[in-house]
Amino acid sequence: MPEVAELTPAAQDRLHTAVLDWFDVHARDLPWRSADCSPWGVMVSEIMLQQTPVVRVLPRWRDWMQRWPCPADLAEASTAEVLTAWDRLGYPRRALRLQQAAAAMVDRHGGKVPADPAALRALPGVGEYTAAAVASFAFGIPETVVDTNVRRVLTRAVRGQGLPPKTLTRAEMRDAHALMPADRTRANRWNAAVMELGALVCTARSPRCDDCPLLEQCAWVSAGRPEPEHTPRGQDWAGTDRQLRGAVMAAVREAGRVEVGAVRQAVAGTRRLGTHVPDEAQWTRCLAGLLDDGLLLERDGAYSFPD
DNA sequence: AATTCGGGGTC
DNA sequence: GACCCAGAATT
Repeated sequence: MPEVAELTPAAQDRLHTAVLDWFDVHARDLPWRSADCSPWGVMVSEIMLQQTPVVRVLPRWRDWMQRWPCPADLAEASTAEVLTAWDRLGYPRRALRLQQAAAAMVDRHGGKVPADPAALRALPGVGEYTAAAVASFAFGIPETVVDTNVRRVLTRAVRGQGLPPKTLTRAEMRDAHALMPADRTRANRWNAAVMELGALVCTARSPRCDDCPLLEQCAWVSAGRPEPEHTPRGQDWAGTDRQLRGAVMAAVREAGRVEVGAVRQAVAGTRRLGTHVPDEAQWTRCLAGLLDDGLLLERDGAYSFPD
């Protein structure tokens, strides 16, 4: 099983040059990559982009940055405003955590996004990936950035397999770290470039190998593009708690306030459940969960977004 | 290591 | 319809 340790320095440099040169030409012109984008703008983008495609983030990010240009602005907003602005990006707990992170930055970091990866990692909603990404993209600190795109590119190009393991392994992190260019500026650009390659060319389902700068170096291609050993199980959706929770949130977002006794009708009106009819246990479970998560408030016999 | 947590475009 | 997406937190 090929590993990075087996790549000669010359082979690694060839890898770097191919991807970086490709990035020079094909990088998308995204607003959070602009030279005048603030660290806060980068951080907001990284949170919004968690499990969410770029095209859906773009409009929400623009509105968000215009409304709350720095962490202190978001920290002062009401939860209702924040959840409304989050709109349909999904996983709305991210919005709550982003606001909590903003408050923490006001408290502990003078209202600014910290550059220290450990300080970033300590913020709500910021995991290993996001901490590394903000440090690298916003502050030029060459942390090893490993997201789903990087994992896929390295799994194919270096290890010669079709898809990465289900969960991020130490071996993957070790390989990604070993592959970081020594030069600081180059390393930061490498982080963005590999992600971009995974997003635009080395995609999960139909990779466009003909357009890939690594075609002649790719271990997966030279192995005949073998099928992945494990086909990842897709997430169920119809009938899940996630679907019902989302439908409840949509009903409250659209109406502002929903009588407790009218929740079922209001949610049905959003037409987000398809043919699914939740049973009483699921209604109870989901509503209690939303209240417990702080995504919903029950007051005067009605549900609304928290103040 | 496995689950939970949205939502919609795309194949 | 299944699949995938710049993951994090919890168990």
